[in-house]
Amino acid sequence: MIIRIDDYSDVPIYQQIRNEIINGISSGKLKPGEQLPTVRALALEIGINSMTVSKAYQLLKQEGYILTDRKKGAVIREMIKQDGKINSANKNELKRIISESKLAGVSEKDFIEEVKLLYKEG
Amino acid sequence: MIIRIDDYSDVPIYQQIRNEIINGISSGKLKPGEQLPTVRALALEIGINSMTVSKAYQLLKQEGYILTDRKKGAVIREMIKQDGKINSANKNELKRIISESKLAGVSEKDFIEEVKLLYKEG
Amino acid sequence: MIIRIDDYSDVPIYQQIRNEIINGISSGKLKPGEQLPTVRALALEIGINSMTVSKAYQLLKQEGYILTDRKKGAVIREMIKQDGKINSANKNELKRIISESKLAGVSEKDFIEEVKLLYKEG
Amino acid sequence: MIIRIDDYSDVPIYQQIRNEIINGISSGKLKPGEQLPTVRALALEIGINSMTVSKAYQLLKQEGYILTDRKKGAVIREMIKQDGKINSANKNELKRIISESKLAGVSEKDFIEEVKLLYKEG
DNA sequence: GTGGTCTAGACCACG
DNA sequence: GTGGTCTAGACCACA
Repeated sequence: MIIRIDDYSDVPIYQQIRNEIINGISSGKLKPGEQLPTVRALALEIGINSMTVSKAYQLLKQEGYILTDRKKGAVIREMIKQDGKINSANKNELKRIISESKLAGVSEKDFIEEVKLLYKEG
Repeated sequence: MIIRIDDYSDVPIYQQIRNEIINGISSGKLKPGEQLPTVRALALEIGINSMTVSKAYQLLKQEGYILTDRKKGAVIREMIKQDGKINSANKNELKRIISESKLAGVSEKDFIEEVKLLYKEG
Repeated sequence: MIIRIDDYSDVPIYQQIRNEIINGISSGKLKPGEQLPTVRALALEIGINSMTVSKAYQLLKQEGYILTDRKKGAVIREMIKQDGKINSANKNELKRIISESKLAGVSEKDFIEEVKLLYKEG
Repeated sequence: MIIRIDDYSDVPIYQQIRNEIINGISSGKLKPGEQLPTVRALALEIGINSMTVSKAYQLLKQEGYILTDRKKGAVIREMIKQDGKINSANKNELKRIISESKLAGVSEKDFIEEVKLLYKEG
């Protein structure tokens, strides 16, 4: 699993790491129980400060995606909390994206096509 | 058209204003040719500095959603540029939202229902 | 000679009027000695304040393009001052335009083609 | 790379900064990947408020000329978007400049010479 | 009246 | 250290 960081993105690096890992889990590239690289290893690999990786892991832990085990380090959680709902922050974002897309002339049909594609991919 | 600001959001105020206005246009609450409140009036109404409103208007202008007229102030553009595509930043966001939603146990069907709802609403 | 005004342009209206008239002279649509509409008539035609038209005429007079005659009103000057040089403000602008065009990948050849075209047109 | 500001110009300071930097890139004085001075440093150097420099940098960023890196500050973009066309605002300006130059007695040949010179210089 | 620009100073998140 | 955001108040050109 390779994590790609865009130094020039407006999204903070620790969030980018978080997003990539969530995407990895969602797409099946990272499996429940699987170990994540250590903070230090990942920091070295990406070439960033380990504080930043640590921040990403803490966020993922707090959100319930991973567990930190004294022996194994960080591992993907077996049972991720599922309530079957789109969380409210994401719903707001989705609303914004749809508003903008509508104004850009994207049809509902095309938008749904894109959603289906992304659901398959990851 | 009421613009609501969340003081505790980490989204900058000028972005929130921008988003609300885009949402208003998309949902039909703001019609092409319609006048927006003046910079000063809106600033007073929301209780923020007028520079912040001005920043929002300039962003909207630059993005092609509104025009500024020396007499009438800011007005919604009649023809908003449409390329029929979801812009790439939004596509990335959508990808992230779908990954997170999948992990939260949201089915593709439910997600699409939500999209359809938002497409109708706004 | 029709003068078109863009209410939404960043260029002040009085400047737009000035530019249109200069363009008219340059392209031959307005001939030396020809009378311009009165301030009031033009203001009415365009649908703007006559102060604005007056400002445009004053500018044109000051720049040596027109003369104001008590009887005939404003007329295009027979002999417009010619020093055969690009004035320094325009040279600066041209420099900026060329810098931007170069970065946009416009070849020198294409740029010169455009110049030739504009020289023919107006 | 020295940035010169004309306090008496009617061109806003942030635009002057933008223009100087674009000119620097176009002429090769600023190379892709090169770091720009920090917002604060440049503000201090020119003797203006840092908000003004920030505004210039944000404009350049939005126009695709630079990127901002959290560590390195602002850097010149490696790949600047090229569509090979003179943008329409610049085309209008060019038209105006040519009209005025024609009336000032500048021959097409001389104008093109100037263009060639500017193309070489910067 | 309008928007646009600028200042001086503050606070913040990020890394 | 960096850029990003925001404020309170000022001045300006335009119409």
